[in-house]
Amino acid sequence: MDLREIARRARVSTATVSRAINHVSTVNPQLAKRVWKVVDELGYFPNTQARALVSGRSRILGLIVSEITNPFFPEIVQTFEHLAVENNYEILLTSTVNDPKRMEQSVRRMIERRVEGVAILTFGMEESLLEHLRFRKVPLVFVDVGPDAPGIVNIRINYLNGIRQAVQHLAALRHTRIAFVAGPPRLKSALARTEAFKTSMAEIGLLPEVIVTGDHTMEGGMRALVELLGARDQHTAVVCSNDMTAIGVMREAYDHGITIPTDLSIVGFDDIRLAQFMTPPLTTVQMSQKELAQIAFRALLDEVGRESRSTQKSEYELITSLILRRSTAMARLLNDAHREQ
Amino acid sequence: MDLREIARRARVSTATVSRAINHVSTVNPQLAKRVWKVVDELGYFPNTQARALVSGRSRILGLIVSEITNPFFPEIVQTFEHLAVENNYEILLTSTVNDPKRMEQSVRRMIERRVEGVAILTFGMEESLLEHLRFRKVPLVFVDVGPDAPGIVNIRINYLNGIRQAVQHLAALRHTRIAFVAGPPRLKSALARTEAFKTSMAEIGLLPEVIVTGDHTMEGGMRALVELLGARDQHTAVVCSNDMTAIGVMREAYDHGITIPTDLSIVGFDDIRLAQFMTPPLTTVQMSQKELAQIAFRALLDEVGRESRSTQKSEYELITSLILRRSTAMARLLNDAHREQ
DNA sequence: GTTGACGCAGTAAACGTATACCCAAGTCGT
DNA sequence: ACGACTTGGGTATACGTTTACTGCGTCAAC
Repeated sequence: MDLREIARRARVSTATVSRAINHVSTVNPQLAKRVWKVVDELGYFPNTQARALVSGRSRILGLIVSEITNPFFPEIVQTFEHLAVENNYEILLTSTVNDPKRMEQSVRRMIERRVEGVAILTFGMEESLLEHLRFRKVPLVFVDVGPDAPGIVNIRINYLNGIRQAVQHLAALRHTRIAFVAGPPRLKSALARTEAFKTSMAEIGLLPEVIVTGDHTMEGGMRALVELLGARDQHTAVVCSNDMTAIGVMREAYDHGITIPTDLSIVGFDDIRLAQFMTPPLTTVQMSQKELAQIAFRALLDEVGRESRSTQKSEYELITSLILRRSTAMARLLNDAHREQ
Repeated sequence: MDLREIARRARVSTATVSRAINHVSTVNPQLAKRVWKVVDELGYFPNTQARALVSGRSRILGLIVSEITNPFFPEIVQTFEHLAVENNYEILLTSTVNDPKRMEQSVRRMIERRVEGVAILTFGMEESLLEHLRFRKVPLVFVDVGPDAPGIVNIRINYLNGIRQAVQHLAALRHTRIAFVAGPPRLKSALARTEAFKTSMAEIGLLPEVIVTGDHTMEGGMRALVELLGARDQHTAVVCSNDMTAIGVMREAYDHGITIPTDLSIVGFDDIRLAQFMTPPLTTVQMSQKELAQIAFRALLDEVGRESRSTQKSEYELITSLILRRSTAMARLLNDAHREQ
């Protein structure tokens, strides 16, 4: 059941059918109606691949994330998909799970399907892989961590704002020994958070010496708290590089009979939806996934639409800010007393 | 950069290039090597839409879920994608968010892209929509809730096994007043869970009178506990139709100063990954998402490969079973005493 | 009444690939 | 040595669209 079939039944040429379907104005309304009638009767849907072939536009956008199972991403994927559909695009979703082989596959799949652009929300893609994409002039949108090259738009994230608020919030609660559970160092975005923490601490004259490295997973958060508990200096608060880590910390705290927030204050980062449903609800730095997805999509769409010669570079930034919930409380004086003796 | 370009540079015909690329055996190794050399040099990747057009096979599988942001699904999506890629398929992911308009869009997108088959993990699709797919003889795999029609394979889920274990576990802990937070009644899968609960209770002579209706969300879980607390009969345990609900219940319990599991035992359903990271870790009925995805994918692939005339129907079943963690404890005698006076 | 302009539908050529068919050259049996 | 296979590469068509071009008819202006 193809265009020709419709044409035959409506007693017009395929060109007319095509024009009618695509609402090209030059077609006689009378004829158009006849065409649409047949189309509806037969339940005809145009073949996208044929369209893509002749038009040179696949109407597919690539979306590369590191792991769909990371609760940070589904919200992004969902928003991205909604927007894509609204704009008559399909999305090709790919997850790298930090596996070089899968990263390569990702890129190949994108190219084979001739995506018109790709948004990259994973980190540690090799330059050589991206070269394939750039060589084909596929518009690329990175969030936060892309190389600084022409034809690549980067969405910058202002980590400092939110983390500074978090640190100052804890300081106001009389916390002085504030630990930080960092993310994996190979992630630029994780490093940036760590830096923001150090900066924020320094600003108010606190020493950020208690920094332990996690891996942005819940298990990592659990391990991190164990490590923290083993440290000499007792801390009264810990801020985590992401919410998953914070959840792990809370979970491990539970095992040790440490009550949140009375014994230990915790601040997360990302504000994944789950954060507000933890017990206690997690105070965290919000980095709106929805907003992020919207910005990324808009940037990508702009880039796809942009004529290749105009090389004016667009700037996008996402602000983070603290969301107060109930995983933080006044530092226990008892702890301070303990240290002072 | 297309096949012809390669052919020109390798001084062979396009047919030979095509054959070389597709590893058709009849091509001279010598020539094949020459072709591959050029292919690698130019970084050529075949155009999938052209392939699809001529071969009549899109190499795309549809996957319809209700909401990607529901933590139940990402694991499934991930597994499904892995398997798809391994088998040289792409997946077209669609979420209906229970919106009739989006459901219709879903189906249209699937058809327009000419998917070779679709797995449906959402509920409440209208018959008329599916008719489009069935009309085109697109293989359909439903999990748990599909219509019983030829050409449709259904993956059945054995809810009773896991729920019975849960109820018996609670009974062994001396719970007699066990509440159930049901899912939305329009979901067949939710109804099936409720039925399984009733059956299990009846089997051991308990009355399942305390049934309150949630909606499979965390907010729904919170509301459910409020409702439960308002009920005359004090319950000592609650089993939830899914983990999200259970998380909501735990969250609300926290607000009321109710300690889990000492004051109240909770059992979830699904065993989403998060369950083990709750505080306390959630005892729940496992319905392996990974296994489910594997079964669904295998079923779909079989169906796609099957010659249309062979109509032998395959049966698939997924067993559920209880995972003991720490959200359940011995019923407080105090409660029993209270009721007895 | 002729001409030019314009509105609209039809014809046909692409898009990039796979493959049925054909044909040349080599191999083997007799 | 000659025909019958076999081997393997080339030619050309088809897949389902879009769209440039063509051409027919109508209408207004002179």
